[in-house]
Amino acid sequence: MFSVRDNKTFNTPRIHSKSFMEFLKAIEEKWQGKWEKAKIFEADPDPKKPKYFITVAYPYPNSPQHIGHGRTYTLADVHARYMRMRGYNVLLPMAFHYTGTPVLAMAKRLADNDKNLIHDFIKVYKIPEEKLKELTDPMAMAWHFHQEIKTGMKEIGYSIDWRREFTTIDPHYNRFIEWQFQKLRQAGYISRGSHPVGWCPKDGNPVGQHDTVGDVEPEIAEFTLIKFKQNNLAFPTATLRPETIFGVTNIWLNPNTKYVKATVDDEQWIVSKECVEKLTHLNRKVKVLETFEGKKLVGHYVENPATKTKIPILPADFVDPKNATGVVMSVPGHAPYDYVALENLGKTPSQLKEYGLTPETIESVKPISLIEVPGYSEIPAADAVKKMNIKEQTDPKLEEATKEVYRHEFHNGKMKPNTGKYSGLSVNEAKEKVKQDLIAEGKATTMYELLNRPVLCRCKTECIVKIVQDQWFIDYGKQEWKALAHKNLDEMEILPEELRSEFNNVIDWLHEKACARKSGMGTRLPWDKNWIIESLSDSTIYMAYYTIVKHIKEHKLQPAQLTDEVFDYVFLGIGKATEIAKKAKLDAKIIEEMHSEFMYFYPLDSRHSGRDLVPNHLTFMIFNHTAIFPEKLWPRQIATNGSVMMEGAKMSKSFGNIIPLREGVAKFGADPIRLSVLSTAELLQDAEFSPAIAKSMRERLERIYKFTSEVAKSSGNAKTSQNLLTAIDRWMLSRLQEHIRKATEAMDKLAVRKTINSVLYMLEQDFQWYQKRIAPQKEKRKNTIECVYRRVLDAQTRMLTPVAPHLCEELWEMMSGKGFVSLASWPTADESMLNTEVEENEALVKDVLEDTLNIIKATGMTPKKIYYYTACPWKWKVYLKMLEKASHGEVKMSEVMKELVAEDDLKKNVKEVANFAQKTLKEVNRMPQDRRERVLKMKALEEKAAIEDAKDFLKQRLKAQIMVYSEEDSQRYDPKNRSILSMPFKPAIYIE
RNA sequence: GCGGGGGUCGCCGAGCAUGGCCAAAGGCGCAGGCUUCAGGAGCCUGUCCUGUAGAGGUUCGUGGGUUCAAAUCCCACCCCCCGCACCA
Repeated sequence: MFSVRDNKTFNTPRIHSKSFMEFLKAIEEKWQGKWEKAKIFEADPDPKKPKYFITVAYPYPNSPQHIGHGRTYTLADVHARYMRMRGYNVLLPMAFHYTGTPVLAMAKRLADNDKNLIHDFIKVYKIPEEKLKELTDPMAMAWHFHQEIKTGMKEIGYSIDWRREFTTIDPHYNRFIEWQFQKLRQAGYISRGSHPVGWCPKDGNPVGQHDTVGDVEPEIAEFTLIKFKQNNLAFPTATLRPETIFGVTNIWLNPNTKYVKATVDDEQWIVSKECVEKLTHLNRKVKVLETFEGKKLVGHYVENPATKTKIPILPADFVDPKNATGVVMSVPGHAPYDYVALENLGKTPSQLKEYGLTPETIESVKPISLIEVPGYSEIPAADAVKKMNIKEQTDPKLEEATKEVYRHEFHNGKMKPNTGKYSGLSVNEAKEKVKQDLIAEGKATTMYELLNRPVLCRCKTECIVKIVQDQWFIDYGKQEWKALAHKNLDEMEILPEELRSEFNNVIDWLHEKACARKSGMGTRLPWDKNWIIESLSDSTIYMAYYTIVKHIKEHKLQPAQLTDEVFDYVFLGIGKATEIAKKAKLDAKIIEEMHSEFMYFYPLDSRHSGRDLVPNHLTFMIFNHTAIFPEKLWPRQIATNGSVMMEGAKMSKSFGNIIPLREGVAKFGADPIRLSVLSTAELLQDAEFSPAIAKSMRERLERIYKFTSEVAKSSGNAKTSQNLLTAIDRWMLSRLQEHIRKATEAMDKLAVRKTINSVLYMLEQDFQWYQKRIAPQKEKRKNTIECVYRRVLDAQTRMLTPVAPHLCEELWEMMSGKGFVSLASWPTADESMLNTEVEENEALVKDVLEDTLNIIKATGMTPKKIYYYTACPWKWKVYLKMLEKASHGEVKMSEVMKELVAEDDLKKNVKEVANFAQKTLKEVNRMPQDRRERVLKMKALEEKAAIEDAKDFLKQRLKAQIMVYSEEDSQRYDPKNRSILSMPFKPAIYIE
C-alpha cells in the first residue's frame, strides 16, 4: 500500500480507525439522506431510457436479517447500481413475505416461554425484554422484524425504490394471488389428490425438515403389509422386501409390548398398540376390540399366504412396536436380524419354556434360501452375521449387515426355483412384482411409515405419516408445461452458468407440489376457502406486482376493485380498458397506467436469490411465468450466490453464529460490510466472513480515502497537455485501461469478486508501482503526476461505487465531481491509451530489477556500481527474424542460419550470430503466438533509453550507482566482458 | 441412490472455458530490517529445495494418456461439500 507519510508534499492529519469509523457513520447518514431526498432510486417508466428490472427474493420477517442474507441483497444492489451507471433506468423494489406458518409458530413458542427462543431474541437479536410480550402476537412479531430488516437495508445503502413495498398478506396482494391461481387452474395446472406427509399428531400440522428436532427430513417409505392369516384374523407383517415371502419361516412379535386386535376397515387385524393411531391417520377405519401383551400369541400358528405353509409366531426383542405394524415376518436366510434372533432363541431354553415353546419347535425352523447371490453362500444372512461377528439381536451392527446383504441381493441377486413364477427374476424386478401380485390377490396392502424414525417435531412429539386427503397441487409434472419451462431456461442467462444443468434437472424432476395448507398466513384458495396458499406457491410471479403496486397505493384502490378482469387487462392486455374499468368502478386511466408501467418494466431482467432456492422457488418462478405470461415477458436472467460462512461454519440461526446485519454495519461500516460479503468468493462458492476481513476492508477504504483527499486538496489540474506525459505516465494510463476493461468484463458476469480484485488490488498494485517510479521526479513534475493521479482515482472511484457507494460519493464530492457518483457513468476503456511499447519497456525495467536482486541474493554481495549492457542492433535483427519465422512454424537452426548468413551486415561475424541464434532458438520456438505478434509489431525496443529513464529509480532501489551502456558502446566499462551475454529483453549485468 | 459443485506451494485463495514469460497473483501467518515517544499501522526483504552472477531441480487429489509443451485438454480412480420438496 502506498504510504501517506512518503508523500512529503502532503500534510495529512492522521485519522485513527476509531474516528474513521465515526467518519463512515457520518457519511453513510449524509448520503443516504441525500439519496432519499433526491429520490434518485425511484424509477418510473421513461421511454427515452432502456429499463432494467432487478428483483431479489423478498425476506421472511421472522428474524432480523444477518450478514449471510446480506450477501444476496448486496449483490442485487451492486448489480442494480452497476446497471444504473451503465445508463439503464433501473428498478430495484422490495417487499416482505409474511406467508406461512413460521411466524405463527415462533409467536406461539414465545408465548410458551421457550427458553432458547427467548435467549436468541434477547442476546442475539438484542430485543429489549419488555418488548417480548408484545411479540407473542404474530402480526406484531412480523411487523417488528419487517421494520428491522427494512431499516437494515437502508442502513447498508441499498438503492431500493421503497414506494413499491408491500407484504404478502395485503388484501390487494391476495387479490393478485387469487388471480394467479385462477389462471393456473384455467390452464389445467391445478390438480387434487391424496398425499402422504410427515405429520405431528400433537400440532396437527405437516412437518418438514425445519420443523423437526435436529432438522431431519422425514423420509417416507411405503411398506408392504403381507397378511398372514389365522383363520379370519390377519397378521399384517410390514416389510420393505415382499419378495422374501417365500423364505418366511415364522412371525415375530415383541412379547413384552402391547398389541391389539382391531377391526381395520372390513378385516380383523393384530397390530401393535402404537400402530392404531397411525392407521387412523392413513385414513383407515380402526376399532380396537381387545388389548394384550405380545407373548399371549407366541406359539400360535399362521398361514403364509404365498406358500400356504403353517408357521409359528415367535418372540423377539428387536421388534419395535413403534415401527409400522409391530408385526414382522421372519426370513432368517436373508435377513440378519431374523437369523440372529432365531439363534438367540435356540440358545435359551428357559425362555422357551416361559412362552410354552418346545426346543423342537425352534429346531424345526430352518432358514430357507430363496435368492442366489454371487459371493455368498446359501444363507447370506449367516455370512454377514459371521463376518461382522454379531451375537445379539440388539447389536447395532445388524443395521449395517442388513444393508450390506440387501445391497448385494438387490443388485446381483436372482430368485431361486422355490419362488414359483418369480424364479429367475432379479430381486430388483421380483420385489415390485410380488408386491403388486399380493395386493391384487388381496393378500397384502400397503402402509406409509417413516424410514428414519424416530423423527421428533420441535414440540418433542414423535412424528408419523399422514395421508392428507383432497390436497391441492400445482402439477409441475405436466410434460407440456415442462417443455415451456425448458424453453424459458434455454433462452435465459444463468449466473453462474454452472448451475444451468441443475435447473434442467429440477425441471425434469418436479411433479405435483402441494400448494395449500390448512394453517398459516396467506391467501385463501379462491375456489376452496378452506385452504391457504403456501409460501412457495404465492411467490412465483409477484415481480409483476411491483410494477403496479405504486398505482394501487397512489390511487388508494380497494381490493375489490382489482377484479380478475382488471388483472387480465393490466398483465395480459385482455379486454377493453373502459369496459373493465366501469365494471370495477375505477378510472380507466389508472388501468392504462398500470398496464403501460407493467409493459415498460416487464420482462424481469434479473432475478437474484441464494442458490438454495434453485430446486424450488427459482424453478417455480420459471414454470409459473411460462404458464401465465406470453413468451416475450418471461424472465431473462437468474443470478444466484452461495451462503456466507462464519469462521468456517455456515452462518445460520441454528448454529448460533449469526451477526445481524445491522450490528455488522454499526460495527464495521456499511461499505466495509458490502465489500466483505462480495470480495471473498465468486457467486458459486460460499463466502467467508470474519470480523478480521471486515476490518481489513475498512482499513483499505481508509487508505484510499486518505490518499484521495490529499490529491483532492492539492491544486493539481485534472488536465495536462499530452506532450508532458512521460513514458511512465503513459504506462500508468495504459494499465488503467486494461483494468477498466477487466473490471467491466467481470461485472457483466456479476463476477464481483473479480471486479473488486481488479479495481482494488490489481489497479492498486500498478498504481503503487507508479508512485514508486515517479517518486524521484515528484517535485519536478508535480502537475503532470497529479493529473495522472486524478485520472486513476476518477476511474477507481466510479468502479468502486456499486460496492462502496457511501465512500465513493464522498470521494466524488471531494474531487469535485458533479452530482451523485451513483448516477455517474461507468468508465470505459480508452483503446487509444493502450500502449504496448511503454508496457514492454516497463516490464523490462521490472525484469532488470528482479534479475539484479537475484544476483545480489545468490552472490551475497553488496553492490556499489551496477552496469547494464543492452543488446546491440544486430542481435535484435536476428531475434526478430527468428520470431518472424517461428510464427510460421517451428524454426530449425540450419534453415535460420542459411537466411541469416545471406544478410550482408551479419556475414561479418557468423560465429557470434550462430552462437546467439542457438541460444535464442528455444525461446523463440516456445513463445506464445500472441506475444510473438506483439513483439514483431513493436520491432526493437529502445532498451537503453528505457533503463536510462528508470536510472534514478533503480539507483534508489538498489542503493548503488547505475551505468547503462549499449553492448557496442566503445566507451563502455566492461572488465569481465559481460556485455556479450546481452540479449533482447535481457540486458547483461555486471555488478561491482 | 439420483443430481450439482469442488480438491492448487503452512492456511485462505486466484489461475484452469482461450495449454506456453506459472515456482504459479493476492491476503494471512512466519522471519529479518526500517519508521514510530508508545500502541496500532506503515514501508522494505525473505518464506518449495539447491545455488558466491541473473540458474537448475521437484510441485498444483491419485494413476494413466494427448502434445514440442499440462495446474490448465482427455480417461479412470480416490476424497470433501451441497440439494432431493410440501417447508421458508
